[in-house]
Amino acid sequence: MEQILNTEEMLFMSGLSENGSGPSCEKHQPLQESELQYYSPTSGGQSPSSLTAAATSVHPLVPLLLYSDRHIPLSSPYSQPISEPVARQVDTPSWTRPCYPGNSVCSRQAVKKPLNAFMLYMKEMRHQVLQEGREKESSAINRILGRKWHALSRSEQSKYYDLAQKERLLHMQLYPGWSARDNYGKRKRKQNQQQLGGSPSRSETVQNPETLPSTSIVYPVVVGQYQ
DNA sequence: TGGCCTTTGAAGTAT
DNA sequence: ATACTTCAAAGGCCA
Repeated sequence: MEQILNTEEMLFMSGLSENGSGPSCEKHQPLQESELQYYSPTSGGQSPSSLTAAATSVHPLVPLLLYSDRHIPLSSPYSQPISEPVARQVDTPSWTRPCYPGNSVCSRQAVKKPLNAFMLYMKEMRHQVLQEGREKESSAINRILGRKWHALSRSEQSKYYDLAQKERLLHMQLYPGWSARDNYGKRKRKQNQQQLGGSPSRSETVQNPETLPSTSIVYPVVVGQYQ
């Protein structure tokens, strides 16, 4: 199965219209618990009969990224009724421009990496592990989720691979030109420092974006490559 | 308060 | 082409 997402579809997913008027106003409120359940990947994309994607005019994948707190702070136009100036800001093609009302600086580092398939799986299943288990520490929970991930069937995993693929496409649409390299150097690798005797790690030698040639990122556009 | 731990996958970088 | 490194999330823990 191959599915190419065109610009129109991605704009629909993001809630952005072709004329850049931004997401429809009624979709700016934070999702309720029931709505989050509706968007659950493990539900197989099936929606309650009273709440369909068509009825809400929102693509089931939109909350994964657009309504994610990673991308949409409370102060963002996505979480508030949209206004004309805000709509114009949303319309700006570059994520390097001011994004949110009251946020004078919309730095590149505010944009985080899109979640991969396993991260999406963890985000959804974490609370379940918390409820059923004795573990509280994230590291222990993540070990459990890693085992659960491997126990999933190929078709079950493919749902998350597809979601991750669409997250990347939507991310690319929202932040054209963004690179994961922009967030490099935010953490330090103690292990590397120990191994290299205190010398900077390989990545640390290239942390300054100003000294690097700009590279264009190429996002895969074929959905279902893992199936 | 900030970094570590722990997982997988994507992407960037080095060789 | 291959191997290595970093970062995404999460929250308890520790220096």
